[in-house]
Amino acid sequence: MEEFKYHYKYPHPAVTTDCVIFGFDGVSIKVLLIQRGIEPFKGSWAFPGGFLKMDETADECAKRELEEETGLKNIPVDQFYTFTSVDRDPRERVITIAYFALVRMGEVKGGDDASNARWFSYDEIPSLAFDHDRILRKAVSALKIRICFKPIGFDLLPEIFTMSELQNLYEAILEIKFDRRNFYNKMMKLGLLIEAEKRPENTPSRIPVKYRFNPDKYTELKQKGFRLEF
Amino acid sequence: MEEFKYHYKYPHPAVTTDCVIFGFDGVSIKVLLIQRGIEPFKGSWAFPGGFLKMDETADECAKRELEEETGLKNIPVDQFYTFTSVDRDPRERVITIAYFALVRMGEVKGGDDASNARWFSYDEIPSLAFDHDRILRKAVSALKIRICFKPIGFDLLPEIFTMSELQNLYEAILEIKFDRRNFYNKMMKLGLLIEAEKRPENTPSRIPVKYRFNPDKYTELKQKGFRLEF
DNA sequence: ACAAAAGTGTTAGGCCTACACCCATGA
DNA sequence: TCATGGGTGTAGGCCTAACACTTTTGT
Repeated sequence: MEEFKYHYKYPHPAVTTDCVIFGFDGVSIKVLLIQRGIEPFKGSWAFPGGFLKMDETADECAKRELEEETGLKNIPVDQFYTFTSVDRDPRERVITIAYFALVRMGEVKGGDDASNARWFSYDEIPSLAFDHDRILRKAVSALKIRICFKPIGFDLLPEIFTMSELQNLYEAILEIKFDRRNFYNKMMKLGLLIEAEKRPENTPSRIPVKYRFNPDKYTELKQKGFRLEF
Repeated sequence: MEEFKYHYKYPHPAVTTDCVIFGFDGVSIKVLLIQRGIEPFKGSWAFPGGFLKMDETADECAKRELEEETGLKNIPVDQFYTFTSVDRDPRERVITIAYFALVRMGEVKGGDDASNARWFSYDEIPSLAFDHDRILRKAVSALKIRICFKPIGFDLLPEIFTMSELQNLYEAILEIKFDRRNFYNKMMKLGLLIEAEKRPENTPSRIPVKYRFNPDKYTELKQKGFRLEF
């Protein structure tokens, strides 16, 4: 009994954070999962996450767990929902504060603690531990809402990208198709994109224009928000 | 020590829910606060809320506390954020899952347990207990987002209302002014409103037209969502 | 008389959508 | 040579925003 050294007058649930990490490979959206090494659900895939410490906020916890389990540092995380079903963990009552994060896939080094981390696209995702299927569904819809209010390309795309890649990103997230020309016009109107390289005089038209984000404008719009209609 | 009969291997925070209740009196948005009868912050105003029980979800907890402290039954509640600052409660580590709810002010009977519940408009709100100021600010911004995606009048207005009241509601929530004629056109285009009463032949133009919501359309739009640009 | 509330319609500009052709390349 | 990817512009419709006058009533 010595082991159970934290005592309370009323029962307390355990509290965890979990973080749904989205990436983009130029074609489709990916989610980073960790294969669990311990019970419960040993061997199942799950989101990185873990127990809240008494001296850290949930944001700090989410970032710490993210780094510990995937090696990703300094990634901004967005809280989107807290899951509280009574039986979501077989060990004891656990509620989890769920976050999502957007990362450039290149930034995940395969080498870390996270030899057991892997990117999955939506249609490959296995059955997940706990209620993580439900968490994923809610994360996906939070991401859809988010994309309509704030630019997200900078967080998911490489520094230099083509208009097609940007369009693929939006199409992958929102699961709808756009007219190529209209998408181009809409994006250019935002004033967010800069042509990344002078194209040589006789660049063949087959080679796409490369863009980068205007960082000032990007930051401004990210703070102020905008409204994209789709 | 017998009193502290819940034992855990690792420390657990306490978990509460709090509920920001919005109302509307035809002119401005109001928030329902409870005057605390016990320490800490005894005498201060705060949102209704309380500790999560081990056999209930956070949604159930929020509704239960809402009923216990204000008498409001069967009010849908919307989770919008979980607050986890380390020192937000002086007693012990407490995290709170925050909700908001929309109610018709008439439905709050003054008589209940809640003789110490009172409506405040934004500019009357006193300094609140805990970090409830911060919770309020976030609730207000969650409400602003919500109003752009789902109709909310039905939850806040009496059954029968005038176009001015509806406009006042939107203006109060979004804190901006609309052109009366444009607002009218926009609302009528949604197909959500029904004229509530046949106006007699010679109704003087000074008496406003009364509307009610088309409940089918209202439910449809609430589920499907829409996009209102302001 | 005057202020305040309510009813009502038009116009111009901007945004969205739909849509087609040309060029270059790789198969 | 054919399919594919990429660059580019326009016309119509819809929505938005700006805007004024009349009626009635309460003070």
